[in-house]
Amino acid sequence: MKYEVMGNDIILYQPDLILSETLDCGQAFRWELTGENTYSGYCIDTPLTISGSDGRFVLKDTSEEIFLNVWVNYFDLETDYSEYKRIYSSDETLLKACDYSKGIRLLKQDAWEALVSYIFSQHNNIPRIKGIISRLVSHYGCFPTADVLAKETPETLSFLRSGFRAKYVIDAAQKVASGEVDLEKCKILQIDEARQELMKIKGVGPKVADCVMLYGMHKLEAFPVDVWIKRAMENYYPNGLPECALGSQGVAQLYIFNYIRNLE
DNA sequence: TTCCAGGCGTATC
DNA sequence: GATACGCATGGA
Repeated sequence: MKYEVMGNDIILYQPDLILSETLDCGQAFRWELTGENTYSGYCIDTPLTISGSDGRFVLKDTSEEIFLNVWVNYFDLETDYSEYKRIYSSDETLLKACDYSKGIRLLKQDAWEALVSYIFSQHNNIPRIKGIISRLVSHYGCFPTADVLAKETPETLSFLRSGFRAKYVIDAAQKVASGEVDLEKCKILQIDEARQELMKIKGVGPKVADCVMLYGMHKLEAFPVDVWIKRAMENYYPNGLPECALGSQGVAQLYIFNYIRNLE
């Protein structure tokens, strides 16, 4: 990882990153395009404006400490994504998908934030998911903790206009706040056990559970199957994923998802 | 207007 | 265990 401090900014050199592909591909819902090659957003409550292209990026008004403690992890900067692309190149479809989106990285989001976000994602579209989360954060002035949301009711959350999903988020908050569902434990558990634990929450099924494990816990074996991936599997991989994707299905899923979603 | 959206709970068989 | 169906809301 190569970077330098320049005043209040961090200059990051990262060949395997394209901001639009990584921040606007449906894995995170808190980033907005605020200028040319510029995105502003949050990791929980830490704000950032990042801009750049062609391997050189500026992280505005941050510190080296925050960069090292938050953003290196969030952007998974210690991982060499060219290695994933090299491994996947033995499969024809994955090769095309990686070639189509050379700058995708798997973000390491907060588990609780991912849980809330993906509960809101069900039977919903990305602009609306972003709107709901934006109203959530601006209402509380921060991303609300499980303790805070556990005290709400569907009526008090009506300002979110999140429809039937409000009661699911409240159930998630109550179970996390009480310890009935332990997100920290899920991070350590084997994937099948963690999935069972997460699915104790109303409104969390296999798809949302796998999204939480992939995007919020960086479990690379997680493989969220939505309508797009289901279609891709039927078309390209009727006999299952190729050998080269085993062990990092979640990363492969990102490339495939972005590829097929933009084909039509 | 009608259709659909990164699913899931519930009822029914 | 498999298979329909409803669900709140808003954008296209």
